[in-house]
Amino acid sequence: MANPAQSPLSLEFPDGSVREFDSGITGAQIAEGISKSLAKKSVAYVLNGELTDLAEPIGSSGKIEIVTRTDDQALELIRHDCAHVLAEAVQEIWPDTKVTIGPVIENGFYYDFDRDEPFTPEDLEAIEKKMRQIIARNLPFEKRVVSRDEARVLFENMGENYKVELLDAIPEGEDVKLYSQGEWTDLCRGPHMPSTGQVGNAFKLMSVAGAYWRGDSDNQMLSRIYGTAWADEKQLKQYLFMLEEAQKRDHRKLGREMDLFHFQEEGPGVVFWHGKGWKVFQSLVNYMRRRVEEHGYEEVNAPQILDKALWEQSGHWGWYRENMFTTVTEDDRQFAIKPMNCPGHVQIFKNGLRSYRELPVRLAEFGAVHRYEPSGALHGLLRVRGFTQDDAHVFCTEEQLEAECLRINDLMMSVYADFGFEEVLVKLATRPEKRVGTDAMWDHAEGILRNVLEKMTAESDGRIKTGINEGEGTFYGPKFEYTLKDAIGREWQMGTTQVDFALPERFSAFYIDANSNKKQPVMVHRAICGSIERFIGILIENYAGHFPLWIAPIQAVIATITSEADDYGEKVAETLREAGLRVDTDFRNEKISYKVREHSLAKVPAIIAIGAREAEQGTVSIRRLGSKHQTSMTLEEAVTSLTEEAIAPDVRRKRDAKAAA
RNA sequence: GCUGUUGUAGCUCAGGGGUAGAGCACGUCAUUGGUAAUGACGAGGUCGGUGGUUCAAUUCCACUCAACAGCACCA
Repeated sequence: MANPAQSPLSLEFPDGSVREFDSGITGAQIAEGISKSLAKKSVAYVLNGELTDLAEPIGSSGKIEIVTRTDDQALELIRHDCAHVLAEAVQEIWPDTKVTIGPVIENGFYYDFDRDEPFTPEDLEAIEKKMRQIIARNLPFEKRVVSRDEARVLFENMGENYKVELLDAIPEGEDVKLYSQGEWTDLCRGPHMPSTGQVGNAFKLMSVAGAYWRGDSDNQMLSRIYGTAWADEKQLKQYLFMLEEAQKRDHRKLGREMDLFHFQEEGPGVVFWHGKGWKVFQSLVNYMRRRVEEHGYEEVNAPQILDKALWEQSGHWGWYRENMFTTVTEDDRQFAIKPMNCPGHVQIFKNGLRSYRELPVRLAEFGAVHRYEPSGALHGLLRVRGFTQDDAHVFCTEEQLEAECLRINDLMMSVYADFGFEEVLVKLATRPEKRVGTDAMWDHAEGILRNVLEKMTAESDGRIKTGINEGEGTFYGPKFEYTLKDAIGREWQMGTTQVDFALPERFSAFYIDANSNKKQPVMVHRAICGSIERFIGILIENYAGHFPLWIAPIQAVIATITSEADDYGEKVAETLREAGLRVDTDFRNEKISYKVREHSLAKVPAIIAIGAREAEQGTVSIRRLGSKHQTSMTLEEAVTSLTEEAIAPDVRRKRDAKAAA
């Protein structure tokens, strides 16, 4: 870039046309050359996939695209520029505040400041006002490439010690770039739009929060301001509306309204399941129990409390002691309440001699585990201290490993589909810093998973997208993390598959191979729901409380219109119960509209209203949740359609397969 | 765990140095009403906990517990 070569540039445009330009020409000049209107709208260009300042000379030949403010790619620039404007606004109001970093994040941006006083909501309003002023000034973003020393002197003089630290972290050989908007200058990698005016007004400061400098809890805590920014008002409104929708789905709120569960002070992070919530829980466990059985697992149950020695042997004591609930008995023996099921399952595997003929051994458990999670991490059902894992451990030979991983993947994808999650992101999490085992072992295990990931993606018909989570594996092995998208586009991490060569070794687990030699099995840890509690929380949010019939705690309420219909109402309820449906009756002396309202708010899937007319004709009037209308049918028809709908998806699948055969 | 905010009836919230108030929910009575709130009356709270200041604390202060948002953590 520093060398304005004389050779002409050959640039290919999105429409496929190729044109020659003199070197040294900038993106802005190219846009100008195409049309005045394009020049006006353009905010940056993309050269060979790299987003670049409009004012930057084109560095090489290749594919070029002029980015206008309304392009998706410009959103990142709007947000990044908005972060700069935010920082300038804050320093204009409070000049003593030090700036640190302000990156773009999903839906917006944030900026971390060092300031003695925390920001208040009123401060946010003042800052936002100032930001709109700065945007109205519409001053150009000007880039300067400077020497390290020059930048260092500049920031030291400004007292911006965080910027000096960031400067020192820029790798040798990389340009040090400064961006200024008027008087205000920041160390920044860029790119930016031509001027602050292009940020527009479709932004909003959302919240203030503490955040550690460089994300390290050993460092000082800074004040972070979060904002959201969009290309136009409409998008902003849409986003704010989505947030409101998400709030309405909050499982903590719905859990209370639907009378599913509660929490109270004496038990931080442990759930009080009410009758209805426990019904959902049981439906889910029963479903998983059937699925696991059909996939060749054996359900077991390992003790809640085990001697510390076992946890030392597994390595958990070393890594996670602070997060374990422990107890010391009268005779000074130390025990731990299990935070995991794996050591228990290894003991079951090890009990007695195992032959290679038995492998793979697949042990499943709905294991209640307890972890002393940091108080700040607790969040409704999504992060608790006592929960039930749909856990399983597969002990197999190395030759069987790949097939077992693929088999697990099949089960996972099928389970997720049964709950309506079609799109799945599978990330491979690789070796973390805190780990056991040799590098060779890790190379081996990661290699196998990479291979498996490729295969299952290929076989998924596009349902599986993949990614890598560097350094996020467990201490005993790499893992897959299954992430699902819910009904309103939020992502949740759910299942995981972990390959483990370390624990079998630590516990000296072995089997007898075909040559009568002792051999160490490989162990695969896997959970599909992850935690039943968490899974239910996610289901509540995903369905917004509108559970499908097969999992709804109360499937129908029989509500009589007048007391004359009570006898018939009782008969209807009996009939439906005999057909296996979970039915409540509401014969209270209340108006039907009152009953409809109440059961609708409680998210009962079907309200069956019964009056004199129905009693006389032997019919029922069904109003489905979410509908404003009702359908009249005979009692027999109602039984048939409701029981059919209430069949769990796996049971229906089996029945249909049988019928087809 | 860290930063910040919050804690008043079952729920949503108002109030404020002189021991509390609304709506909904709850109970009783009347009402038998055809698909999202029938009416009247009534009951319900040592204002998260502990300690301090004060003649007096739910209100002010300190500590503590819990929740919320974010960060850090998540075997």
